Amino acid sequence: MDAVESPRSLAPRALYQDVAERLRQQIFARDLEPGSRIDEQKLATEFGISRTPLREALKVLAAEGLVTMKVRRGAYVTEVSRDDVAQVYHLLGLLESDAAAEVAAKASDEEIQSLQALHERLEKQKRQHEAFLTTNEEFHLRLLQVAGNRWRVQIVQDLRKVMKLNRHHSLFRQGRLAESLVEHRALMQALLARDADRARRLMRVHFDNGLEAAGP
Amino acid sequence: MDAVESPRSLAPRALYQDVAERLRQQIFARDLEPGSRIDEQKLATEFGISRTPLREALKVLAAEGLVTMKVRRGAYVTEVSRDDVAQVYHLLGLLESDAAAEVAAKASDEEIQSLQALHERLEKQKRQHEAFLTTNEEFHLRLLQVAGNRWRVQIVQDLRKVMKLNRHHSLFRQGRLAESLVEHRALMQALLARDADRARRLMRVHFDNGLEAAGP
DNA sequence: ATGCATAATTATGTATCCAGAGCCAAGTGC
DNA sequence: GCACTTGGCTCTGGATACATAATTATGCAT
Repeated sequence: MDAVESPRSLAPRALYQDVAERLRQQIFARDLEPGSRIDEQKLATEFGISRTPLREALKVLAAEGLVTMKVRRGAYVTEVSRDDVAQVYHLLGLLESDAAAEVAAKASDEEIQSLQALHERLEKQKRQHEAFLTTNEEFHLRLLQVAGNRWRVQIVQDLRKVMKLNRHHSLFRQGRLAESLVEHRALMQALLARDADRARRLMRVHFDNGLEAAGP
Repeated sequence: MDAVESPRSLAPRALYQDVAERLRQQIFARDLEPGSRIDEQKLATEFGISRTPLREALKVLAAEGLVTMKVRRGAYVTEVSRDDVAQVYHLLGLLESDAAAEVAAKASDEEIQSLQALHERLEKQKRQHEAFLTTNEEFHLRLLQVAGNRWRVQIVQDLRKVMKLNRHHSLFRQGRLAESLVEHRALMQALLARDADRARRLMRVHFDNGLEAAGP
């Protein structure tokens, strides 16, 4: 029987959520280019679903900032300007540096250790670009979770999605990866030393440098 | 039976957006209580619309954090704990204090003046609770807009919506309104003096005090 | 030839319809 | 008498059909 159809009966998530995730991937992969119009009918057919769940997914993505809805003119993949990148980077730096300070001040030794473990994995992956990016993201996410403010976690994840819209990923620049690793190392030292202010400053610097690397 | 129907043809916004706004109001007014289930059929009938736009509106509210969707079990008005309030307040303080610093450093004289104008209106409304709240919100919003980071504006507005879910609105506490006004006054001084660091600190204090007033 | 107006086409926005999952109650069996 | 199972009802989730608005193209007039 149809091997393609996933059994909705066992699906832990609603269809519109799957569709939203699928759209995110397509957007990040530049399969759907920023600024381009999203043809509901066409996509629905392509996905083999009706327009209803697709539209609901688009509303979710719109709330995340990945797509922009224009009244009676449909959905468009959000275009992020150089300026937007700077603004989002600024917020990420602000939120994550605050989180770093919180972690240094309040996290348990075990939690710091789990971060240390991730950092060590990062050190070993300095030659594997793709793996490095993944672990790097995991590290930042873990730090946020340890900091323990679910609203902040949500916000940062949404902002990171927006960042992915931009092709100028800071870690793509030659040499930035190594620099980033050095900064992470210093940050880990501050966390282990429970120095909240230093951790905050280092994380801020980390992001400022990241922005500079992404910029002109 | 069409006397009630508003002409969608002239509507600048889609129906689901109107519905979302209406739901927000009902939620903020505690017409829909936190934790309670949202009966789609019932509400759709009550609003005189079909379930489709209502469901799209619910997806938007879910993304904003006002409602929580449970698979195959419907939508529930989000319950915010005392802890959530503290976390959200922390973020608001972080984001707005940064915005205040930015304004002090970079805003034009005209923009600072427009803030000053709002502040003066606030001074005159110290006896009118409702009006004070409105202008207060307007002031904070204007400050964010002047700071000029559309992502931050969006985030803060969403967080403020979540705050409204909680009945313990800080400005409700006796005397807090007057305190708040004093803090605003000091903040305006810092902005006029272009003292970014002082503006940042004062805004932070403003929010810390607000949280304390809302707290136990 | 160019500009404006009108009509047609296309896609969005909305409503109704159908299927399936979860919950509650009642009945039967142990 | 209590517990477990089964059947029915209600509500969510998805599909389809219909109305409406916007855009584009064509024709006519200046």
